[in-house]
Amino acid sequence: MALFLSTFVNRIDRKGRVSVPAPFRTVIATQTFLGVIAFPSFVVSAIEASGIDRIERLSAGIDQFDPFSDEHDAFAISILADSHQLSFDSEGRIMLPELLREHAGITDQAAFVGQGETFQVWEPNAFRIYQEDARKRAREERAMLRLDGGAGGALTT
Amino acid sequence: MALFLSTFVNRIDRKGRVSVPAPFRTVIATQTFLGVIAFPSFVVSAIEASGIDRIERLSAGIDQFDPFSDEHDAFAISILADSHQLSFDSEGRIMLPELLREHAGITDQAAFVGQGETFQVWEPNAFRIYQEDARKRAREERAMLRLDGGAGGALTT
DNA sequence: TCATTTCCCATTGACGCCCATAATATCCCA
DNA sequence: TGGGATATTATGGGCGTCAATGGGAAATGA
Repeated sequence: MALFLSTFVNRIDRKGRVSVPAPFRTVIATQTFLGVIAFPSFVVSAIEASGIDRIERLSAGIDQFDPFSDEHDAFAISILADSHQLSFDSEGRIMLPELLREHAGITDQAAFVGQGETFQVWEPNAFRIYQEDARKRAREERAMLRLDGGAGGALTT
Repeated sequence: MALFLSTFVNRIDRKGRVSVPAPFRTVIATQTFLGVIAFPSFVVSAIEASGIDRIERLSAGIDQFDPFSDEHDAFAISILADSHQLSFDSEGRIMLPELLREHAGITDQAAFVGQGETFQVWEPNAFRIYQEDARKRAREERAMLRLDGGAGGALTT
């Protein structure tokens, strides 16, 4: 399966539209819904995004909990209920809903950050700062990093 | 299968009608009954809802429960007995029966909350409060969530 | 008869679809 | 290999359609 890689910064026009980077669209092009599923990250000030396939698998994972259990409820409410289905227009753009832009502090530019099976959308400056910090942590902890598949640490250069 | 995703808040007019969000109607459009099946949640102050298909599966006993368990019996009886069949009018609206509105504390607005295979209908403020709590629980329990295929953690960062 | 529901039509504001343009990347062929 | 032709991408704007909402009239029924 193709991966979301690299980072692209695009502008948001006055109608609130923003182009999804063409390489990302290519990854999604094979899926059943031509657009992006997005929800606010519950850890950082960014938007989590992916194609519909990933969410369908996620939903199947949630459904493995008892339908009236605590876990089912917590995940369904905080992921599925917060997800937005953003379809591409004919030029490959999406509209970021107010709520998501607010959560990420996005105003007139958006950074699309590839994360392999998913990607994130950041306010560009916030992402630079976050990335600096991530690099620093990676340097400090590089002794712990292994490449034999066990660690799965992100190799953010 | 298409999923119920996202949250939409719609107004209830003085006749008691409320529009079911268009994306939700699209999910239901393929089913045999053009409308919504709704029953009071016995866990939270909200209305549980879905298309008829889900209820048919529930009633056939091929859902999440062991068909011969007490739970199945109890759930099936209380769900089926309390279910309302709410059909769309020509504009895609439904009428929420007094009993259901009362159970959820709904007066003039209703929040339609996607949960994947099903959705809930909440009084908007009650939902906001509940959602805060659900997010907290999701953060704490996110390690438990797995994708269907058994792949690693679903939630990046 | 009165109350409630169903059908139909009107309004408005948001969104999707279409076209245009500029900048960049890619291709083709002499 | 160079340079012009072509395709693709990101971006902007106009406009028609659809969704959400409201209200009136006909149908239903207690």
